[in-house]
Amino acid sequence: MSTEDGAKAPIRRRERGERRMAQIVEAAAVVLVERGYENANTNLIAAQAGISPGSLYQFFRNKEEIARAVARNYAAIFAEALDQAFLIEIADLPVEAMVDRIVDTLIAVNVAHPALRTVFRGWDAPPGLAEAIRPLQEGIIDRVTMIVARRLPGLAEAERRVIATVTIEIFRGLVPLVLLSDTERRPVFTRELKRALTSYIAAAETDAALHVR
Amino acid sequence: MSTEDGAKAPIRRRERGERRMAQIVEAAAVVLVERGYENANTNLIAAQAGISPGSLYQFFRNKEEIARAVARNYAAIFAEALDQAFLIEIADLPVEAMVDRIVDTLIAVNVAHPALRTVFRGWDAPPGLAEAIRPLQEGIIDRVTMIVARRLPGLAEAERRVIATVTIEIFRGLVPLVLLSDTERRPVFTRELKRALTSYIAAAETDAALHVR
DNA sequence: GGTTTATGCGAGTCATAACTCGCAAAAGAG
DNA sequence: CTCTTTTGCGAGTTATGACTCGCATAAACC
Repeated sequence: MSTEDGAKAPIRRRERGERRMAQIVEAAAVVLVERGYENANTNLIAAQAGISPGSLYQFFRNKEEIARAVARNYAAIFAEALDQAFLIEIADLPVEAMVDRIVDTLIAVNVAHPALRTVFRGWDAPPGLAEAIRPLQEGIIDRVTMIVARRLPGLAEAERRVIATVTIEIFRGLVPLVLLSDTERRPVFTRELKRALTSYIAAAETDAALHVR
Repeated sequence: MSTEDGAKAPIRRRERGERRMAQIVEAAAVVLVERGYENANTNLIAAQAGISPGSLYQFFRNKEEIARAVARNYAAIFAEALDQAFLIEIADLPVEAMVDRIVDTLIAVNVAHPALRTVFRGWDAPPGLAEAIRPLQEGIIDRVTMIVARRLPGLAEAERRVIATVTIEIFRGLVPLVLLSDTERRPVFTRELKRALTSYIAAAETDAALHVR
């Protein structure tokens, strides 16, 4: 809401400006990712974008708003990847195949956009920013919960969410291992990531089947 | 080494001083954990310790050295917990019992010292500090690798380390879930944490048994 | 007691970095 | 070709916060 339009002057002509904003966001992402929010300074961002420090403030009210734009940008990229990974019919595949497809898709985005990880993890949060990410995370939990629901109809909703949450956290915990490893180790860790997810889900499913009987 | 004795003036009388240093470290931990390194200021640390800003520098050369002392302090606490959790004979227990004991011990320390998590995870690293933690992490990998070796003698060393690393990362990924949940959900997440570890280790073991034949 | 050394203070210094301001150039709109 | 509005600049302002300095007190050692 506060980011879409200024208070007094609605700023009309936006054609070149939009491009500049994109250019700034891109530059800011580079600087923010490699230095973190607190250690990144606006002069550096301006330099990276090839413009003057003053020009930054033509488009963004302050440093935090720049960071928010970066986060929003990557949130969009990631959301698209999620749409691709979580098609509904995927829940009907056997566990191995399902895990395979989802993991491959999500790893691919992270490889294509290395900044993704840093933006959503190791970032010292400009106070209101962590909460701007929250809805995205909730969305992921919802999707996974729906898949769990489809596979284990007998389970209580609360239990489903627990299983979904744990699955996601296993993934998030192991992703850095995959991304930070060199090209020869990467397939090994990817395989182990899949094994971890598969075995956990399988265990949860057999356990649930036993209890419901 | 550099922290034990100053360069020129070896500072003799240490009785009251040692207590002050401990007091400062304790105060610094509080401030650093709740604000992060960059957002914590030395005046606040001094205030929290109930002393003057100038007095900080009687004992520590700069802000980073204070942070290092905090990290060293918690590293010691954690190392002790590791000694307790990883007794050698634990490798001979069945998987469930082993996971049970290790997880319970480690969760207990983290509950007793909530700052532990923050110090080792969500912390914007004063540049040289991340590497000061590294040896501790290597130590953990070594211990787990040894257990894996005991349980799966037929496996190559490289494979063992991979399995150990993944196991640890699963743990680290799920610990926040346990620690940040309220008292009623905590046992649920603890159970799931154990399930995740148990199923992964079991899967790795059966898989290894098949391949080695 | 007298001397020395660690401890304690807090106002002041200094560097850093977010942000402003006045002014110039360029891009529509008429 | 004017007039308006957006874009662009970069030196200057200002707040913040790490760290110093000169000076007081308290504890050891003689």
